Amino acid sequence: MLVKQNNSKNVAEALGFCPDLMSKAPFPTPEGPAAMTAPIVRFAPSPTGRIHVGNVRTALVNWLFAQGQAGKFVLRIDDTDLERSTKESEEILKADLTWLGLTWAETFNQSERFAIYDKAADKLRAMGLLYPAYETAEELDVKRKIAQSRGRPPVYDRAALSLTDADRAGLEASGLKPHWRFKLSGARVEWNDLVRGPQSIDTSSVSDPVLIREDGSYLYTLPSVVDDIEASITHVVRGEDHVTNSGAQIEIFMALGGKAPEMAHMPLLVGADGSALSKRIGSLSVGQLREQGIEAMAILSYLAKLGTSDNIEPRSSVTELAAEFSFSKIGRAPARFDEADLENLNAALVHAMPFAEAQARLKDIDPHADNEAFWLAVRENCARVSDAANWAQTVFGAPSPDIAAEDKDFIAGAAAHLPAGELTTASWSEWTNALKAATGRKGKGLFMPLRKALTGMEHGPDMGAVLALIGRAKVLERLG
RNA sequence: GGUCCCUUCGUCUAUCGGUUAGGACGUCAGGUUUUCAACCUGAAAAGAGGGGUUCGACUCCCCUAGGGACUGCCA
Repeated sequence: MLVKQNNSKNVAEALGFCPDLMSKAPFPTPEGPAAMTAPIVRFAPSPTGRIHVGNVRTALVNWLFAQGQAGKFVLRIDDTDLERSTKESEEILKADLTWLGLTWAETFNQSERFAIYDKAADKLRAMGLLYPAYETAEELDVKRKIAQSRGRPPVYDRAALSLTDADRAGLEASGLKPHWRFKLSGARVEWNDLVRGPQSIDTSSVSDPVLIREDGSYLYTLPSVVDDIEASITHVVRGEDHVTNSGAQIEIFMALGGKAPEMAHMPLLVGADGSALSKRIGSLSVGQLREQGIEAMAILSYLAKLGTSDNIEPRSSVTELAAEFSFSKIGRAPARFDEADLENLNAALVHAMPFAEAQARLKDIDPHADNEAFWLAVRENCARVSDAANWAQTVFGAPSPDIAAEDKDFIAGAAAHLPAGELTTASWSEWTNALKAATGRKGKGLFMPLRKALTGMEHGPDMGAVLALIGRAKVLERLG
């Protein structure tokens, strides 16, 4: 059941009602109102740096929800801040999302839509909901500090609201340019949050949000609402750092569009030690994880399950994760992001990874490693795919044999008992049995000198497979 | 300071007043592999503290403590 979309780029229409989206589904669903219609969600990052795990979780949850409900995932680039946004960051961001497999149905940049925001601002002005204020940043700062020191909440005092036309003319004549604030109703804004339940924000305890800067540029608040309306966004899913914003934004939605989308605010991630993840984890970018050899599905599996009632287990596809996703499984407490857990998940994924999935990277590691028998033999000794490089070196390269003095004669004589012909996975036991009969050696004393002579190491993958992979010629070489 | 949210094994969580408080990851032990890893089996491991309400509280209420978010001309 697809919903008709409002594809219009016409502002007047876009800012009006979207009756198709307002209607309820004919039947209630297990998900409740959230699933009343195919959802349209958006992920709206600012291209100011590399995407980190917190962002990825927001993107992922949006993606999973849309996917699971046969909905649509829109990628909106929030680049209204021309100073900080870069095209390069945008490209990297898209590459990261693509690598993760979080594909989008549509994408657009806010920086191309200023004319549309202008119209929305005009509409708000006409409604008397957007007013000019002339305080400088410094003055506002002082006001806030005074309020705080008196134990009062640092809420904007709305002094600008009582300015007369003459006052404003005077202010502007003196060279001041206004910034523009949205006039909050002062009432309580309520919504039923998909993860937090019933919410109520008292807009009288919040400052009227600045929508337009002194230099005429937009803060994210208004463009976000305008675009959500025009893209027919049905669900806004983001971190709980936005709950207070949502109170104000819902009023803007009502002023411009008549109705706000469903809201879902997820608890934020914290570090492994329980502290805010700001700096340390914030610096944990997808790029870094990827370079460390962490699989996209490890990141996705971990972030999709962390903080939910599902067990944290690897999944092999986003589709699987989407099928298991539900807002009702998400807890309300901040969850700890532990890199060690992510690495464990990654190892589990690698241990069971089919050859086809690893093949491309194996090729880059070593041309010989592009070999299914090799991968199957070594994958369980790898925590990351790149670990296969060490084993490729061991098997196909020239490791220095490790032969203890007391084993010299044994190793020198071992070659003579090597089964004839091409070595197979069965050769190892044939060989060792023959050696046992010939030398009387057994147990560790029999196997370990051979392993060390052939691989230079005391541990590693099963020798049956390794022996066959090394091949007759090299085996003889390594035995001296 | 104010507003909002949160608190069960080390970690993620189940429990919607009556359970030996369950599972998963991790940890430890055993098995298996005559290596390591992997795998299998088993074990240890929790209701932040204090008050209520109740026949009975992890569950409901209050206080305290601790943690998180917001309180920007950031997003």
